[in-house]
Order: sequence, then structure tokens, then C-alpha cells
Amino acid sequence: MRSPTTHSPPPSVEQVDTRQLEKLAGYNVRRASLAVMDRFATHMQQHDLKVASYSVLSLIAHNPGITSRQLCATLAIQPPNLVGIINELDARGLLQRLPHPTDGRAVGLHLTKDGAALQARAEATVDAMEDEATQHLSAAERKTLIRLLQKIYR
Amino acid sequence: MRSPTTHSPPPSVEQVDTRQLEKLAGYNVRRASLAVMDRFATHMQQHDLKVASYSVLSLIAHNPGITSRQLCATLAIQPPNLVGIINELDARGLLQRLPHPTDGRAVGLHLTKDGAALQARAEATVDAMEDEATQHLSAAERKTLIRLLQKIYR
DNA sequence: TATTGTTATACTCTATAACTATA
DNA sequence: TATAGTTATAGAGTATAACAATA
Repeated sequence: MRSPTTHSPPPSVEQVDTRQLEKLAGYNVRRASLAVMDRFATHMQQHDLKVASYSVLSLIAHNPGITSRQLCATLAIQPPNLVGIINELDARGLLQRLPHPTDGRAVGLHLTKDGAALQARAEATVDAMEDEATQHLSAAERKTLIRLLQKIYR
Repeated sequence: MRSPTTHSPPPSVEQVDTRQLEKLAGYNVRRASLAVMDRFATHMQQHDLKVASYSVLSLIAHNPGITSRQLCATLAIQPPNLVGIINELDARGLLQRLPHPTDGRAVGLHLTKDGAALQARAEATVDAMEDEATQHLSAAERKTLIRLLQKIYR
């Protein structure tokens, strides 16, 4: 109690009470996302890749011939924001643009030999990082977490 | 190898294979965060609040006299980026800056009557939204999700 | 000497409008 | 008329450096 009789000064806070925010799933998802993205970005530096660049590289690797439009829809990226990513990967000789077999407007994206090699190295880094990020989770918990998250955004 | 005799066209993709990304906890956390933040922003529009503004308002409500520095540390915001948020809430008459009882450099933040009223309304909106966002989750699943997320970012 | 709050500033990420060429 | 890819541009959000006042 802070001096009952004499004119008390405005209160100050020592320990911040965050219970109101921390009981929100949204707040926790947001904080976890910030932590994960930060770790992701740090680990991708060794490959000179941004988080988005890795996602694009990975999707092309597993979907040879994928189009820009498909990448945008899958990753929720706006088309104008994908152009720079693709151009940079192209300039680094990591991917190839080939004419689409049936649609003359579209371009099929493929990894070059260098692109495939970098993608494989980056994927190995990501797998190791994933283990690190979820080191406090059991395999079952990790699986549960992913299942519950997909219930939110799908 | 590029077809020596028949010259086949480059392959195209119909259904995009996202299994490689979706097995990553980080990817799912990120996607869920985007979905949640989008919903949050939409719902806060009716109160003319950004996501960050709501967090600040909520923390002041539950921690009268909290300082800018404490807000920054709690919400992982850089001090220069908090200034604008505080100034706007102040200009709207939602908060009051009172001298800190023991530290002459610091300022204690408090909600005005209007600020407290708006915060209460916004909190009710957030609670309703939280129910909507996790409507596909049982109460137990929601609790589990929060626990697992905190294992990642804490 | 360190810390609180602030200004100025820059960098990244994301969003919108409008064009071109094909369908 | 609609769609794929692109350009230019604007707006958020976030980051660093440096300052005045106070500890």
C-alpha cells in the first residue's frame, strides 16, 4: 500500500502484467512468428537468401514449370512483389524461364543446376533450423502444433 | 537432359505441391500469423485502432503508470516507433502522460475516461474475434496451441 | 557514464493502378 | 473481356544514429 493519508503520487509499474494479451491465441501466434522469421532470416544469410526467396526456390524445386501466378497464389504474394524476387534469382543464374507449353502469356520457372544445388543446401539448413526452433517440443507436440495452426489459416 | 530426338515441351504444373513448406512449423506459424493479423486489423478498424495501438492501449489499461520503455520491452517495439503511436492516442484524448513518481526522465502512461471506455469496447471485440478465429478449435486445443507457441518464442 | 524519450532518417515489406501481350 | 507478367509508385512497418534531459 502506498501512503494512505498523504496525497499519493501517480502509481508506477514494476512487473508488467501481460496476461490479457498472452491469453489471446492471436498474440501468441504473432510473437512466435516474429521469433521464427528472425531465426529463419539469420540462417538464410549464409545462402544470400531472404525468407521469401527461399520459399520461391523451394516451390520451384518441387514444382518445375510453376508459373508466377501460381507462386503468388500459393504464397499470398502480390504479383508486383514477386517480380524482384524472380529477377534476382534469375540474375544469380539460379533459375530459368522457359515458355509455358500451353499458355503463351505464362512463363514456366525451372531451377538451373546451380539453383538446385543451392536449394538443396538451403533446405538442409532449414531442416536443421526447424529442429532447433522446435527443440522444446516433442515430435508429437510439433505435429499437433502444425495441425492446430492449419485449422486457423486454412 | 533435353530430348535429343522428339523435343518435348517444358513441363507444366496443375496442382502445386506445398508439402515441403507445410511440414515446417515456421511456415505454418507465419501463415497463421498473417491470417490472424489480417482479421485483427479488420476488426480494429471500427475503433480506429491499429494492432499495435490496441496492444499499447491494453497494456496501459492493465498497467496504469507503465512507461514507454516498458512498453517497448514488452511488445518488442523500437522506442522511435512507439512515439507516433503514443502521440496519436494522446492527441485523441485517450491517454494521459503523468510524471513518473521516482524517475524524472520517465513518464507514466494512464488511460483517460474515454481511453478506458474505448479500450473496454475494443477488448470485447477482440474476445469475440478470438472466438471466431479459433472456432475450429476446442477449448483444450486452444490452450494447447498457446502453450506450444510459447515454447517457441519464450 | 548510462538511460528515457525524442527527432530525423532509411530500409524493408506490402499494396494499388495501369500498361503489354496473349487468351 | 479476362488473365499473366510487368512497371511505377505509395504506403506501412521496422531499423539505426544521434540528441537533450535526467539518473
